[in-house]
Amino acid sequence: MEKIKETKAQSKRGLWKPEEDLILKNYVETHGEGNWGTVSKRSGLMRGGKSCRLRWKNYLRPNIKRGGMSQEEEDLIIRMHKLLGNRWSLIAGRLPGRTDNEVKNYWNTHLNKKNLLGKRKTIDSNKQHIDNEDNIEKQDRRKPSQPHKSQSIFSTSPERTTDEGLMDLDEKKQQVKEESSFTDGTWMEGAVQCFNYDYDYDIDMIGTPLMMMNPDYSNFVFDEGPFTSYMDSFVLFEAFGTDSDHVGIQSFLP
DNA sequence: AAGGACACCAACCGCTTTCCA
DNA sequence: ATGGAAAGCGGTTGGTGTCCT
Repeated sequence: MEKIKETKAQSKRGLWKPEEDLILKNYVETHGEGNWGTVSKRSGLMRGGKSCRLRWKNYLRPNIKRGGMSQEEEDLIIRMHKLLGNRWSLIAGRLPGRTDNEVKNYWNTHLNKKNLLGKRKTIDSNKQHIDNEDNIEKQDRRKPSQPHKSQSIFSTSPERTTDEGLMDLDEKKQQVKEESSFTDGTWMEGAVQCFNYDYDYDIDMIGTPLMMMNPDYSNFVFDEGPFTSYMDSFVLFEAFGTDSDHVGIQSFLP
């Protein structure tokens, strides 16, 4: 414990200076990545290993892309997030040159507010909804040249009725399809393309079960699904069962 | 011009997972 | 099988710049 305190106290914190970047870059290029704990000692940087690792990973690594996200990247993030939730490293893995930290920040600052704005109102979230709207308005005043490019993705969800349980399956499928459509009218296409996977999906195979796993949330996530850990190497997943109350997902590994 | 409010984003924190002796 | 170190990850914080009043 004392050792930890000592190390923390000795570690320099805050923004990295260009000369520190240079030292770290030279060190890693000479000695390779890894053993970050020893990097600070050997390189002379008074930084913690974690800090060095993060700095390298997020900024100094070759092929890191800096600057604003393109429209394509933004769309991909939205689609991937719809599919994976806050799995930033997985999402970033599909955006060459982008880091999980960057994707996360971009989501939280640019995309999440649009998402919240589009969420349907509930009794408790009413105030939040209004607050978000207010924030967007303020942002618009500040940056009138930046339109909300993807806002329509999240603003099309209809109010969900309380007698939803009585809806027949076809009706439910249609609603699911409408709620999860992207701006271009495709459904899950982006997610499928993300995995370089050309598959003739249909709503029965993928959409309905997924949405039913979390029927109250149009921006669905994979909650604790055992298959999610295979997403990155994912080749095929398939729903089995047609009973709306007992559907599941089965994953197939390569 | 000055100060407050806000957005952005780099960096940090703490927990979890993986690796290895 | 186990424990410690390293790495990975997502959430959060805090500094800085910009805009508004």
